[in-house]
Formats: sequence, structure tokens, C-alpha cells
Amino acid sequence: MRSETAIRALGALAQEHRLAAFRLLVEAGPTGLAAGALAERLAIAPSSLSFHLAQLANAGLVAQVRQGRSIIYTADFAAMGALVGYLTENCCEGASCSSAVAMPAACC
Amino acid sequence: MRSETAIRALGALAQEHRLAAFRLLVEAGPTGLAAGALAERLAIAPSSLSFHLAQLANAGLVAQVRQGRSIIYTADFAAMGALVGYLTENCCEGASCSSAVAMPAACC
DNA sequence: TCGATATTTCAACAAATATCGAATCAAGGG
DNA sequence: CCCTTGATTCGATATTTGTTGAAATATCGA
Repeated sequence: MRSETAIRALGALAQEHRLAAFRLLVEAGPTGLAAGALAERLAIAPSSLSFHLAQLANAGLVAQVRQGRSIIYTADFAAMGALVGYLTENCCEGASCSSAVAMPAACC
Repeated sequence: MRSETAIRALGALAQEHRLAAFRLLVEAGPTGLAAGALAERLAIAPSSLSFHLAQLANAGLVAQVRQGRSIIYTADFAAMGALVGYLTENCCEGASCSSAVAMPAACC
């Protein structure tokens, strides 16, 4: 992953509503959620949500597909994994730096 | 880690110069780097760097200690690990979502 | 085709962010 | 005590970001 890509992904997640939206999509799994359902759960205006979803999509963190009148958004787990991988490799000395627990060498 | 903390950390890393600075500090390890050395390597004005380092410090990603006339910055690996952990737990369905490789269940 | 529903796009604006140069502060060396 | 060096703080300014309401687009059912 290029650092420019990582910056876009980090920026996309670095906002209250977008992080919350993405977490809801992760929770929803492959089924995803319609834009309207997200707006309702997040209690923000539909146009605001559109703005945020566009940023998440631009960063490649979510995918969208029209289903009837609704547009269903799903989290892109591969993209998220790539981001975590980038952070681990470039910002953690290549080790899984999650503090307490010791990790087997081949892991992460 | 609270989501507010995660947002601050994500926002701190979501900028070209700050991400580059943090990577240099990771590379430098526990020894760290002086502010001046960072500014020179990043080719930005000292005052700009101060602004960015303040954000990284506010997010808890770097620590600073005065050493003579210089101020030495070091990456906080525990904070970075906590961020990676947060993303893995909350945004990857608790699994290490790093795409290709299959991970043992107890891992990550 | 018409109307209702689901979303996005647009325009306008307030707020936050990034940048720089000048001024300020801290620590040493003469 | 002065002067130099390393770094931060302060203004000023340009850019980006987030929010909203109104208008436009797409789909479906009657």
C-alpha cells in the first residue's frame, strides 16, 4: 500500500460520523446497510451522510451497490486489512506491537 | 481505547508530513530524533513541524524530552499498538483481516 | 404517467487545518 | 552577561472540511 493510499484511508476514518458509520457496516457484515438506515442510526442529515460515505468510498473502505431504491453500503474488509498491515509494517517496526500479549513469530 | 482517542490518533497520522515524521521516528527507534533533524529531513519550516509534532503528541503517538538545546521526539509504540488493536477489534470483526494469510485462532 | 420514496448533488457558509515569517523562550559557550 | 543555537508560539492567510437546505436523479407502485 502506498502511503498516499494510507493517508486517504486514515483521513476517512478520522471523523466521528465516518468511523461510526464504518463500524456499523463492519457489524452488519457482507449484508451491508442502506444509506437511509445509516443516516437514521447516526442521526445525521442524509446529505451529510452522502458526503461522508463518498469519502469512505474514495478511500476504498466501502463499496456500494444499488438495490431497488436503496443504495447498500458494505465495508471492504480487504482494504481495512491492508491499512492495518501498512500500519503494522511501517509504524510498528514490522512487529505486532500490541503491547501486552506475546505473539508467535510467524504471526501478523 | 475509546473511539475519541482513536479518532485523534487517526487524524494525527492522516497527513503527509505527520505520517512521514512518525515513520522516521519509528525507524529511529527508542533513540528518537531531534525536532531540527526531522524538519531538515522533511524539508518543512521548523514552525510547521512544531505544529505537526504538537498534534502527534496530543494524540499520544510521540513523546518528547529536552536534551540540552534540542528536543528529542520518540514514537510511542504502545499507543500505536493500541490503535492497531482498536482497528482490528472494532473494524475487522475481531479477526486479523489481513487478507491472504490464514491466521491461527488465538492469534491477534 | 404521476406521485412517493431513497439518495445524491449543488451552493453557501462556518469551522478547522496547514503554512509561513517574525517574535519569543530556553540552554550553552565565550 | 551577551551571543548563538534549537525550538516553540503567535499572527496572518489560504485551503480544506463539515453542515445544511434546496434541487436534481433514480426507482418503484398505483
